[in-house]
This record gives sequence, structure tokens and C-alpha cells, in this order.
Amino acid sequence: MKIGELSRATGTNIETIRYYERIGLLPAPHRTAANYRSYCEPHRARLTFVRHSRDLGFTIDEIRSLLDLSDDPGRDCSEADRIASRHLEQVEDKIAQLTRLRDELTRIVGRCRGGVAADCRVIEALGDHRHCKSAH
Amino acid sequence: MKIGELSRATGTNIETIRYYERIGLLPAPHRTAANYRSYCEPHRARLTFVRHSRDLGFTIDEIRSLLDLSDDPGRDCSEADRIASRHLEQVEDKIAQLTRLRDELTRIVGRCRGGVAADCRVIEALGDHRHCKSAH
DNA sequence: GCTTGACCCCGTAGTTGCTACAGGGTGCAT
DNA sequence: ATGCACCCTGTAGCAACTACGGGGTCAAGC
Repeated sequence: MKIGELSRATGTNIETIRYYERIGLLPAPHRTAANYRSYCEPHRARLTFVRHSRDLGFTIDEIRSLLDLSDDPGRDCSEADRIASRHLEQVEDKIAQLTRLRDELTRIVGRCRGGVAADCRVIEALGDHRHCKSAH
Repeated sequence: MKIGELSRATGTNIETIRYYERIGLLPAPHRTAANYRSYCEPHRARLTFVRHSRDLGFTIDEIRSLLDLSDDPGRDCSEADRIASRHLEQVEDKIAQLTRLRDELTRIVGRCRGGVAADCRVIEALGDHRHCKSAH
């Protein structure tokens, strides 16, 4: 499988595949006589793992740890669970933060009645945190 | 007011203040004989506006437009409203996306029963998108 | 008068996770 | 032989900072 095929098979940009190889997230594949990268099934599976983890918001470093774990089937699984749980917490924190932010924005946007900038409630609200109901 | 005081007054990193000046988001202040930056109240207000907007998730470019508007009090306010409304939409989209992601992660994390990596449901789930209930 | 420490200056490079070139080589069909 | 799709490398760009190296300034204390 050449890089273009792997790209289509996994929905990953070619540049991104090469980038993952460069940073050591994917192993360097064999090369053809013309120096083209030649991939096979385990490469595809690993890249799928990486992409899926990225889609779920894991950082490259977290994925590195998760890959290390899956490369070493005898190791204790609890670290994977710990990484995923911590990530879940971060996602929940982010949702909470964005929700506060949304409420604040909704309040601000709702106040605009048109008119000129001098009287604009949106601009006024941005300039003065005291208009806010909650921390953000 | 020297840069350190402005930093404390607005909760902004000194490096960030200089960065904002460099990219033209804040005007260059006067300098003392020793070439120190010397700020006054309008600078503080502007930086407060910028920080508050950043806290609400506006991009630097959006803030640039909002500042232009507030610098020109005769202009129509509707652009500020448009920028804020579009941003609100983006925040809502992001919340929806993170919520889907959280549900998927919750499902994955919940499946770990301990044991070794070879049997780990977390690692299995990351390797195969077909385990997922919804798009993400 | 000299040191100490807090503060300030500038310019550049690093961060994350890619993405986009520029400038070249390969392989196959027409 | 000419066109085209595909591949290669290396480097630079993105957002919004943050950190660092190597220096200057200033007031207080000995």
C-alpha cells in the first residue's frame, strides 16, 4: 500500500502521515526501489488507532502512551484507563467552561438593539467585566 | 504606569502585552527617559477589553474588528452584533461536539475492568471506530 | 561607591498539531 | 516524448502566546 492509498483508507492527509512518522508516532515503513513508502495492514491499524484517538481529543503524547501500552500486551491496563479518565475529566471541564461562556455571550448578544457603536451594549459589555454575571 | 503595573492591573502576562503591541492590537505607549513603556488609563481600558474578549473566546482578528468599531463611535453597531452572534454559534457547535465526544469517552472508560493491556477494552475501542455509537 | 535585587528592554525560538509550499523524481499511458 | 498522477525531502506557516538569552535601569542598603 502506497501512502496515497493509506491516506484514503484512513481519511488522513498524506502530509499528516509523514508528520506522524517524523515525530515517531508511526514506524517508518519499508521503501520500494523508487524510495516510495510501502505500508501494510499493521500500519493501517495503528494509524486508525491514532486518528480515532485524535478525533476523541487525546493529545499526541497521550496517544504515544496508549500505543506503548497496546504494544506491550502484558502490561497493566489501568494506565490506559487513567489516561482516558483524565481526558474525560478535561472534556467535561471544557464543556462546563464553554457553557458558562455561552451563557455570557447570549446575555451580551441579546442586549444589542442596533444603533451606533457609541451606544453599543456588545462593545460596552466587552470593555467591562463587571457586566458579567459569572466567572469565565 | 509601567508595564509590570499594567500587567498586574489587568491580569495579563508582560510578554503578552508586548506581543499585543507588536501585532498592533494595542498602540505603542510613550517611553520614559530610560526607554520604559509608560501607560495610562485608556491603555488599561483597551487591554481590559482585549483580555475580556479573549476570555470569551474571540480571536485576535475578531477583537481587531471590535476595537475598530469602538474606536469609531459613529459606526453602525450591527457588525459587533454579527461578530458576537457568529462566535456564539461557534461556541454552541463546539459544546455539541464535545458533548458527543464526552458520551463516547464515557462509554469507553466505563468498559475497563482492569487486567492486562491485551484485553483492555479502552485500547480495543480506540483501535476500532466500529465500537462507536455516534459520529465524532 | 558599590552591590543586590527588582524591574525593564529587545529579538528570537519554542509550543501543538498539523498544513502548505518549492523543487525535484517516478511510473504509466498516449 | 509528453503529459499526468503520484511520490520524495526540507522548510515555513498558522494561532496565540510563552520562554529565554543577554543586556540596561534604578532605588535601597552596606
